Amino acid sequence: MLITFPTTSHASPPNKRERRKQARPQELLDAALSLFVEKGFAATKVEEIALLAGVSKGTLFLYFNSKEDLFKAVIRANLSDHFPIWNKEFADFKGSTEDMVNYAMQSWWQRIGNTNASGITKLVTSEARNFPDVVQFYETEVMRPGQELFKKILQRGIDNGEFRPIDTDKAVYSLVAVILFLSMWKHSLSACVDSFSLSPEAFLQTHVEALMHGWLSK
Amino acid sequence: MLITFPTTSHASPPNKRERRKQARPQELLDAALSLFVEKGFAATKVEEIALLAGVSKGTLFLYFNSKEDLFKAVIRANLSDHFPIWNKEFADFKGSTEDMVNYAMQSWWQRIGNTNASGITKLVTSEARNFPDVVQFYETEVMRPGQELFKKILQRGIDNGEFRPIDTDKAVYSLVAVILFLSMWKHSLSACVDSFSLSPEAFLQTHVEALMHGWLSK
Amino acid sequence: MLITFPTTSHASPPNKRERRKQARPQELLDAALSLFVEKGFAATKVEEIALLAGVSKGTLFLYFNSKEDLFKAVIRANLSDHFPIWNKEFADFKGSTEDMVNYAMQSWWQRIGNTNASGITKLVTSEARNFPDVVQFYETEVMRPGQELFKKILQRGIDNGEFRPIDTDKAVYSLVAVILFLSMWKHSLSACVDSFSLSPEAFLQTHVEALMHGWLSK
Amino acid sequence: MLITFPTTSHASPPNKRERRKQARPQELLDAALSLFVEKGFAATKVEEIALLAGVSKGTLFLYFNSKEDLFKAVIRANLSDHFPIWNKEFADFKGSTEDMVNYAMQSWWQRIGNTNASGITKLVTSEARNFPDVVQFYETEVMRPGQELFKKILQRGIDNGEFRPIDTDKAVYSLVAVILFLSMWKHSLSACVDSFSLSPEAFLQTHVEALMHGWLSK
DNA sequence: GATGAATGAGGATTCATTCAT
DNA sequence: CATGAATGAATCCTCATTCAT
Repeated sequence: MLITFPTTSHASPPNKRERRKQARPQELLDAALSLFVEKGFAATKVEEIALLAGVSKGTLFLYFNSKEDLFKAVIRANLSDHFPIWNKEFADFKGSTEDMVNYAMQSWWQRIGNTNASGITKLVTSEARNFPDVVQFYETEVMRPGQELFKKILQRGIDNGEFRPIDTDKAVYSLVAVILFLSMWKHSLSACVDSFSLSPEAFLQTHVEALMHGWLSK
Repeated sequence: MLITFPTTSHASPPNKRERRKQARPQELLDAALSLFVEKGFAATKVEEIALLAGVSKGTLFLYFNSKEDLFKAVIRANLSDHFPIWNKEFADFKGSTEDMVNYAMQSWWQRIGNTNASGITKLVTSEARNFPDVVQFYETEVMRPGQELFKKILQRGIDNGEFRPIDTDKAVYSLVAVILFLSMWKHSLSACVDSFSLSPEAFLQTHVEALMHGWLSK
Repeated sequence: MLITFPTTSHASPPNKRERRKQARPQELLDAALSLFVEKGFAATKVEEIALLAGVSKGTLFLYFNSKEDLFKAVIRANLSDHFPIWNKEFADFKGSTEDMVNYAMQSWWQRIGNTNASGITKLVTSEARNFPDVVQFYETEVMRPGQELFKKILQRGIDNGEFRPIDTDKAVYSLVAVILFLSMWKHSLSACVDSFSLSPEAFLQTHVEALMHGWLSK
Repeated sequence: MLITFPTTSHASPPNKRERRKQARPQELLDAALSLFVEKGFAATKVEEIALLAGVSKGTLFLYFNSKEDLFKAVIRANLSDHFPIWNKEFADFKGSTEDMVNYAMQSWWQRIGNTNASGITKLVTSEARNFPDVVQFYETEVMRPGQELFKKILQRGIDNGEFRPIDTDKAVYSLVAVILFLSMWKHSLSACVDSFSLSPEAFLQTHVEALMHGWLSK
C-alpha cells in the first residue's frame, strides 16, 4: 500500500507543493518511529507525531487511515529491506564463518541496532499483546528471515568443518537474544540509566567470541 | 523503604473479613502486575485491574493515589528480595563454578523467569522511557545487585583457575542478556508467535554451555 | 436490551443515587427524542443530549454504547407499545367500522401524532438512507403491525357489508399517507411556517370523511 | 431573485470548454440535490458532491461560499417554475373537474414526483428545522402557489356543480398530503423497505378516486 | 471501608474550508 | 479558473478520578 517515493530525475521537476507531498509520508514515518520508540504506541499522541513531522493533525490522516495503520507502516518501512542485501552478502562472502558471524552482528548493529530502527524491535516486543496481527507480520517479515539467515550461516560453518555439529535451531536463539537484548538496551535501559556503562560494540564482540568458542571445532 | 503491606505478625489474628481487607492491596498489586505485563501500562484500564482483584474501581483508589502510583507500587512490591538468599547460596556453594553458573541461571528461571515476577523485567524495560525514576530504582534494587552477584561468581571461577582471565564486567552482560531475553520471550513473543517454539530450559542450557566454552580455561 | 424501570413499590426504597440511576435512561431517551426530532440525528451532538438530560457527556455513554445505539433505543422506546393496546381495542370495538376508522385515527393523533413520538416517524423517514437497519427495525416493529391493524379494520367493514369490496392493500396506504403527512407536518413545516394554518384535527376529520365516502357501500 | 446560472442566450456561442465551465454550477447543484436527498444535508460530504459533479473539492467553493449556501442554492434552483405552465393548463382545460384533478396529480407525478425534483420536497421537509428560512421561501414559492392552484380547481368543481360545497381550504390538504407522502416514499422508504411494495400510480388513482367519491355531488 | 454513578479532560478522527501552485 | 494538499475546529468516545451513599 505504501508507495515508493522516487528520488531520481524527473522530466519535469515537481513544484514545491508536490515535493512536500512526496516527502510527507517519510517525514511522518520518521516522526512516528521516534515517538513510538520513545514513549510507546499508546502513549504517543498523533498530534505529537504530526507536530514533529511539521504538519497538522489532519495531514497525518491524509496519508494513514488510522494510528494503527501508521504503526504498521512504520514497522513495514523499516523492515525487510535489509534481508535481500544481507542474503546477497552472505552468498558472496569469502572469509571464514567466524568472520561471517562477526560481520553479520556488527553489520546489524551499525545498520539497525544503533539506529532508531531497532526501536521497532523494542516496540513490537513491548506492545506485542495489543497488536497480534502486527506481531504476526513482524514474525513473517523479520524474525523468520532473520532466523533463516542465521541458520544458513551456522550451517555453513558446520558444513565447512569450522563448527562442531551444533543444533542450529537452538544456537540461532543465542544470536537472536543478543539482538533483542541490545535493542531493548538501547531504547530502554540505557536511555534512563546513565551509569549503565555498556559498550554495545564491546559486548557484541565479547559475547559472540564466547559463543564462538563453544561452536568452533575443537 | 519498600511500601509493603504486611500480611503477617499481628497481636490478635485477623478474622476472615479482616484478612480480606488486609489482602486487598496485594491482590490489586498482583492483578495490576498481570495486566500491566500483558497489555502494557497505558493499555490497561484501572477497572480491569479492580475487576481482576475482585474489588470495585473506587476501592483501588483507596489504596493507591493514581494509576501511576499503582504502577510504581507494583514494581516496588516485586523488587527482588531474592538477593540475600542467593548471596548466601553463593557463599555456601561447594561445587565447581561452572555448576554454580548453571545453578544460578536455572534457579533464576525456576524462581523468577518462569513466574509472573519476570514480568517486572518486561514491564520496566517496556515502559522505561515513560518512567525513568522507576528504572532508576530498578537498577539500584535489581540490576546492580544481580550484576554484582554474577561478577562475584565469575571472579570465583577466575580466582580458582577454572576460568580464563575474562573481563567480568563484560561477561556479566552475556548473562544479563539471557535473563532479559527470556523475560521478554515469556511475556511477549511466546504469547503471540506460535512458531517461536523455544524451550527456555533448553535455550538456557545450550546458551550457557556455549558461553562456558568461551570462559573455561583451556 | 432496554429495561423497564419499575415504578411500583419496593420492599426497600432506593436511595437518591439509585433513584437517579433508574431515571437516567428515560431522561436521556426523552432528551434524545426531542433533539433528534428537532435537528436530525447527525446534527445533534451527544453533549447537547446529555446537557438537556441534565447529565454529563460521559454519563450518556454509561447507558448507551454509541450515538447510534441511542438512536435505536429512542426508536424502540417509543414504538410498538401501542399496538397491543390498539389490537385489543380493535377486538373489543362495538360500533360501526366508520367510527372505528375515525377512532383509530383520532386516537393515533392524540397518543402519538400530537406528541414527540411522531417525531420518530419524521426522523426515520428523513434519515432512512443512513440507517438501513434502523429502517428495517422500524418497518418490522411499526409499519407492518400498523398496516396489519388497518387492514383488519377495513376488512371488518367489508365483511360487515359496511364498505364496498375495496382493495385493502391499497386503501391502507391512504391512511398511512395521512399519518406520514401529519408527522412531517408537525415536526417540519408547521415548526417553521406560522402561516400554515392547518388544524390537524380538522384535516383528519375532513380527509377521513372524504375517504370514507369512497369506501362506504352505496 | 433566483440565483440562476444562465445556460442560454450568448451573443457568441460558447465553445465546448466554455460550455463546460458554464455548466459547472448546474452540475454541482444536480449532484448536491441527489446526495442531499439521498443522505441528508449533514451526512453528505462536499467532496462527494464535487466528485459526483466531476470537479475537485476546491472548485465547489469557487461557486458556492459554503456548504449551507450550496444547500440553499439547490433549493432555490429547483423551486418550481412549473406553476405558470400549470396555471395556463388549468385556464385552458376543457374537461370535467374530476378529470382535471386526476390530470393535475398524474401530471405532478410524471413531471415532478417521479423525478429528482420531488427530492426537494423531501429535503425541505427533512431539514426544515435546521433551515427555517429555506422553508419560508419554499412556502412562498411552492406551497402557496400549489395550494392556490388546487383551490382554484376545487372551486371550479363547486362552481360548476360537479362538487359538493366542500371546504376547499381543508380539502386542499388532502391533495398536499398525497404529494408529501409520495415524495417521502420515493426518496426514503422505498429505498430501504423492500416490502413497501407500493405502486405510486395505483396509489394515486385509488386515493384520488376515494377522495373524489367524497367530493362529487350526489 | 466499599461502592459504582458521575464527571470531564483528553485523544482519535472527520470534514468544511483555505490557498499556494 | 482549477486543483488538492493542508488545516484545525468540531465531534464522538474513553477512562482515570471523584464522591455521595
